Amino acid sequence: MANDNKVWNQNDAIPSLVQSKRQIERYGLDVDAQAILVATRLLAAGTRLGHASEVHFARFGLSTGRYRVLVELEDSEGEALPSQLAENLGVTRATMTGLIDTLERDGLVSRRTSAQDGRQRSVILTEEGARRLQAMAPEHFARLEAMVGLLSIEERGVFLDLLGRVTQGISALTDETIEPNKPAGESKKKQHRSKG
Amino acid sequence: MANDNKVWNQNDAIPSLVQSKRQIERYGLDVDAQAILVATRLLAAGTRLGHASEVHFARFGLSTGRYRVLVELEDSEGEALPSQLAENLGVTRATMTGLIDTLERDGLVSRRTSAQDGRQRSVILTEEGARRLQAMAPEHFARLEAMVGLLSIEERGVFLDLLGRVTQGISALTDETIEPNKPAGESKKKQHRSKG
DNA sequence: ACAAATTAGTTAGGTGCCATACTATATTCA
DNA sequence: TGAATATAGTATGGCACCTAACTAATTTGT
Repeated sequence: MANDNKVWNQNDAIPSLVQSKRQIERYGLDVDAQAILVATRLLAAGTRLGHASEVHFARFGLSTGRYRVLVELEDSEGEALPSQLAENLGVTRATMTGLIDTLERDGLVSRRTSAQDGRQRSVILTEEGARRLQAMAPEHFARLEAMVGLLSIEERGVFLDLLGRVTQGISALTDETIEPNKPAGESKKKQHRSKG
Repeated sequence: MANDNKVWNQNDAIPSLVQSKRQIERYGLDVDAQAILVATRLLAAGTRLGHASEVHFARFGLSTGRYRVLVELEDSEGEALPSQLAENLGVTRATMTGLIDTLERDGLVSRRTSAQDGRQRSVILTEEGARRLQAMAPEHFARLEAMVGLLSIEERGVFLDLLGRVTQGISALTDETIEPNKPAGESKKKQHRSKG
């Protein structure tokens, strides 16, 4: 039995400043190595976050997406349209169909054809779905709290601010063209809190 | 032609403090809403980061993983073993096989059977693979730099520090049991969460 | 009224990554 | 020496999410 199951050895895959500098020098580019380091670490963290999230929700028989559907339903008095859910969760309607399929198979939601509009099939949170949410809540939130437990209260506030701006910056990766994203001028950071 | 393809509307799917509080109150839990907000925003950011990264590398005919393989090869003088690559990138050997398959199909790497050990098939960065890396470097690094462009130099340092600790905290999601991660320095945090 | 356009949801097919189980080649040691 | 074991790499099948194309129902325009 070669038990070589690797359970995410978090020591590897953390990019170093040396690596960033080496890459930049190799091609003689004019970019800031520190900025590249931050960006690269961020991407690595994103990968790990996504993976960890799936592992976490799998404990409760869910995936990240399916959990979010259940929560969204709970916040909508137990009923919502697939298109609403897709919109609120930021996934496509096709993806939402798949999420609902699995949730329905597991008995956590059910579908009902609308009387008003024959195209609509609203999604309903079942008793068991609500129970599942309730059952997982203590552990779920305790783990979330533990995740940021290495930050003090004040640091959490700072991190929220910085993360917010970095999150805005993600679009620099997906935009058609590169727009230089200046650091809020010479003054201080502010505004940009679009919604809450 | 209902062109309702959504190209990641970054306004949605950002969790609010109100949502966090509501969820916590619903189940009468004893957790800090601010901490939950940070954790939730972080997970959302992770999802977006992963997605954006794939979009970004797709521009160059690569994926996140395949790009990392090429870079790792470049850092290893153009040759490495699949198991080494898997180890360094933090993916399974099975995943590495798939990554190499695609890279080989695209002519960016080639495989060569080892003379020493018949089980080994080392991976070699081809000329075209090196050219691809060189060609994409300017835009790639410019976009990475732009991603963190909303942060000042000092803020980047702070963010690196906080991100490092939060990244450590990710294991709180994947660990078997919950261990209450306290900020360095504080010896007691009066945390009465005896989940079993 | 009725064809054209829009909308809701689904199906089909693709990518990225993973875990499990397998093949083939060393290595160990009784 | 030869059976048991470990190791390198791969095949298989799964999940999450995507885009594009499709079906069915509703609205719109003349």
